[in-house]
Amino acid sequence: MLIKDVCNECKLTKKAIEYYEKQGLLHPEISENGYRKYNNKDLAVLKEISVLRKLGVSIFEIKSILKSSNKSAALSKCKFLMELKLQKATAQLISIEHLVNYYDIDKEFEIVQDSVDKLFTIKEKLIQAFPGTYGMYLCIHFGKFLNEKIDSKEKEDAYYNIINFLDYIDNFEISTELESYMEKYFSIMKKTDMEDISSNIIHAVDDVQNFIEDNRERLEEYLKIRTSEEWKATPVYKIQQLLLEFQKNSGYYDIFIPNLKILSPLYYAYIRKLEAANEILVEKYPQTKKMYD
Amino acid sequence: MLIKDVCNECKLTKKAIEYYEKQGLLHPEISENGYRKYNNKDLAVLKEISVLRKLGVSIFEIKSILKSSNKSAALSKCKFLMELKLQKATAQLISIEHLVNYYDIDKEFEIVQDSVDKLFTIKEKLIQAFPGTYGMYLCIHFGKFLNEKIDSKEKEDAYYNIINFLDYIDNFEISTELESYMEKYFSIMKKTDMEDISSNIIHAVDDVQNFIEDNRERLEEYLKIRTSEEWKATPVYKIQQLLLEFQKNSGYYDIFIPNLKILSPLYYAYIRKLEAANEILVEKYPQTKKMYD
DNA sequence: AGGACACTAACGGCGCGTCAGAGTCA
DNA sequence: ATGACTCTGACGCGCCGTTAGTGTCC
Repeated sequence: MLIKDVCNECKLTKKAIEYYEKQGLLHPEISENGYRKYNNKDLAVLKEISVLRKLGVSIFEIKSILKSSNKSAALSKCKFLMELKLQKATAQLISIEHLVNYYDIDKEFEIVQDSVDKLFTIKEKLIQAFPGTYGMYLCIHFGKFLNEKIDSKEKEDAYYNIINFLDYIDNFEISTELESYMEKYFSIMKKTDMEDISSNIIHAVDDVQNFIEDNRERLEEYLKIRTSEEWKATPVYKIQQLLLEFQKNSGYYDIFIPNLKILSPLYYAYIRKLEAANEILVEKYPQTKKMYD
Repeated sequence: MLIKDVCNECKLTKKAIEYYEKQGLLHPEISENGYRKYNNKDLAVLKEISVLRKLGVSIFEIKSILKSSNKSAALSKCKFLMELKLQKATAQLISIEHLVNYYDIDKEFEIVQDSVDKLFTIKEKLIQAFPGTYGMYLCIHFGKFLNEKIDSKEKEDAYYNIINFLDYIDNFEISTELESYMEKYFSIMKKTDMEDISSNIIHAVDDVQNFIEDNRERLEEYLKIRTSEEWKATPVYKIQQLLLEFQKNSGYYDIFIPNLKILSPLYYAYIRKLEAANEILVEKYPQTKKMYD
């Protein structure tokens, strides 16, 4: 099939198709006269690109989706990004409404700093900075701690420390090993799965006693697996190790976490609970102690 | 004040400020050594730009807001654009959710064409094509007629005719007279005002008999004004004349309206009602006949 | 032979970010 | 003299649109 027909089929322009080819998204056969011949596979790819572009997915993301073995999960990250964008746009619209009702720039200036700018950049950079969908997980897990107002000098400093840290991380060398493990085992998780995990953790931390009692059987089963020797052969263990290493090397524990504690009192409270919860757990199940060594 | 301090004050980068100057948004004094000196007025302008940019307002729109005598009304147009963008983003997100749940490109391809692409481009182009806030008014007035599904070949043709017409209009020479009148008298209307006017018209058309009876006094008052000789000296009359001329010359009545009738059965029904309503009105108040001559 | 196709290549546009190189001030 | 600051200017990015010029098929 020649390009004109492809344009009609896929609702794309010539220029767009040329561009996608230049970006390496497809490689149509080129005849002797220089004309491109698109086969069914090319058509399917172009149709996929066409849909995804119209849904606002970037070429970069489309690349990873096309390569991915689990397209739904790969798209899930885009969905999350879109939701963020939507939230931001909603916040912007609210401010515009303020101004339409009463055009007071100085007043809105203060609001915009906090509600539009600061609240979103951390999340955006989190997603950017961490490999694969891990940034998204952090975003979900730390979500509510990142919505607090920055109402003191210390918090502002903490904010900028985190921003700088994330910019730094973004250029950080990730071991290709971690990256490939991520792609292989982490990318099959959708956003909803992550939310479940996160809320389970928070729920467990919130009330360890009850959690232990309610889930005694499953917990003991889980601990048996986690402390077994076979566990160390699983890819999940491997990922955990690699992630731990990455976080230690990157300054996650030295910069990100301490500053998040300052930025968010809510997070500080959560961490204290987490530590207390951990103590109780270790007391009941001493074997958990060396789990994180 | 030198640039560094201005950056801190207004939360802008040097490059951004340079860019705004190059775009002609401000003209700071330049000292002998070539350094720029920003005064309070420059600061205020930059702060305004800073806020508006963070709210997603484009430089182009900011230009017109800065010049405008009624900033709230000027912003109202941006608000409308943002709402459109938000609606589009919402529609996109819904489609992404479909795909995350079940990745079927062919199925989504059809949906995307209608719900994301076609539904919004007409409105976007309407706003673009017509001068000032008039496009926005048309958008509001024709709003619900532009949300219908394109489910036949004829409608699709009508759709493309309208799109082409709007692209053509966009490059159409507008008399500077109309433009300046628009800026002066139409720009003070906010979106909510337009909505009121539009819904009043639709309501009146929907049930002329009752409308005439309910508003007899106001109507007769209005008709007295509209048919008086003094009326022809008012700027509103002038605008109406210029707009009418513009619409006649541009093909509004020859292309846009007929195709809209095809595209939207709802609009067709509305027009028939409008004609009937007009007949009744003319019957009761013969003087209205020459009102639109 | 004419018109509808195809190709390549260069430049534009938004809103700046990112160097590079050179001058200025305290 | 040093460092913090200023200037100008060129290039880059994402995603193509827009000419412009040339070649190919029917």
